[in-house]
Amino acid sequence: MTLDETSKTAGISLDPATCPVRQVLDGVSDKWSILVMAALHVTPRRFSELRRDIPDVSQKVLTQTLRKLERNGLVDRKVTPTAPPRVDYSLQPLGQSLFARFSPLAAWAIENRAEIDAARSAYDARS
Amino acid sequence: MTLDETSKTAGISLDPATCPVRQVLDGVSDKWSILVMAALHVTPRRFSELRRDIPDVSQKVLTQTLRKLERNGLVDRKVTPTAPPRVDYSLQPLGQSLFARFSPLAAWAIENRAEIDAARSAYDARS
DNA sequence: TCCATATGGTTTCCAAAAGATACTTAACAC
DNA sequence: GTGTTAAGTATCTTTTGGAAACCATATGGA
Repeated sequence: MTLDETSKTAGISLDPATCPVRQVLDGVSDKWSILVMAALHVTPRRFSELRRDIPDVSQKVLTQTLRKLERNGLVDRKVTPTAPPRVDYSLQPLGQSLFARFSPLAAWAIENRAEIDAARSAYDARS
Repeated sequence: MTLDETSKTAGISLDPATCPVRQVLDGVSDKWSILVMAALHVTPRRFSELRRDIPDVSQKVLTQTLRKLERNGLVDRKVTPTAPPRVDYSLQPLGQSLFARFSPLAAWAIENRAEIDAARSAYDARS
């Protein structure tokens, strides 16, 4: 960011590094984070249970997703060093409260799905 | 998705294609969409005004971002075929209503920034 | 005993997508 | 010619995700 941190015409912060919405979304806007949170929101789960619930995610990416959620304090990871190892994941209070903020978004999506589809069809027809 | 569309253990839809939150986020979770909507939320703007307001975005990517927002019915693009050409962008009602849904998210981010930072520091210290 | 299977990963390789950078276009005003 | 406006194009790099192999441990079955 080479220019001012605030817009001269409107006074809003337009630096991605200080945009609070972006900071939240960067933590969860990958392909699987929200689905993982949705699964854990219902009940805590083991790693292999998550894999069965979300069959399209690869082992590696599920691990990465969980690590990221854990690092941001949204998910708790508890290792029971038995053999074979047992790892339980659960939503932290912070994760619960964030996940709750997505309900209005989901409601909006369901309400406005038709309108979005119509806009897309109209746009595609124009070009 | 090769297995069931619904989780057997919890009954939640875990197909990315049918997750309403994902459908919304896929439309706006790129690097610039939200900032563009924030700028247009304040007041309609011309292309070059947006470029000045968000100096880090390249011409090409700003064009792509605006096209995507327009296609989804969130942003209106009005061309005045003068010379040099004039193009005005504004938030459609659909875009206004979606943008409003991000306010709770922004509030959450500001409220919990400290806790997230603490979680990250703790995680990084452990490893 | 040998083999398969489950667990929770890690590692390597690869493809697709996103974004950055630079160059080009085309109209007009000066 | 130079500058301004709103793009389009071409190429490169970075990021992201997926596929498959590997590992260590332990259990269950033939």
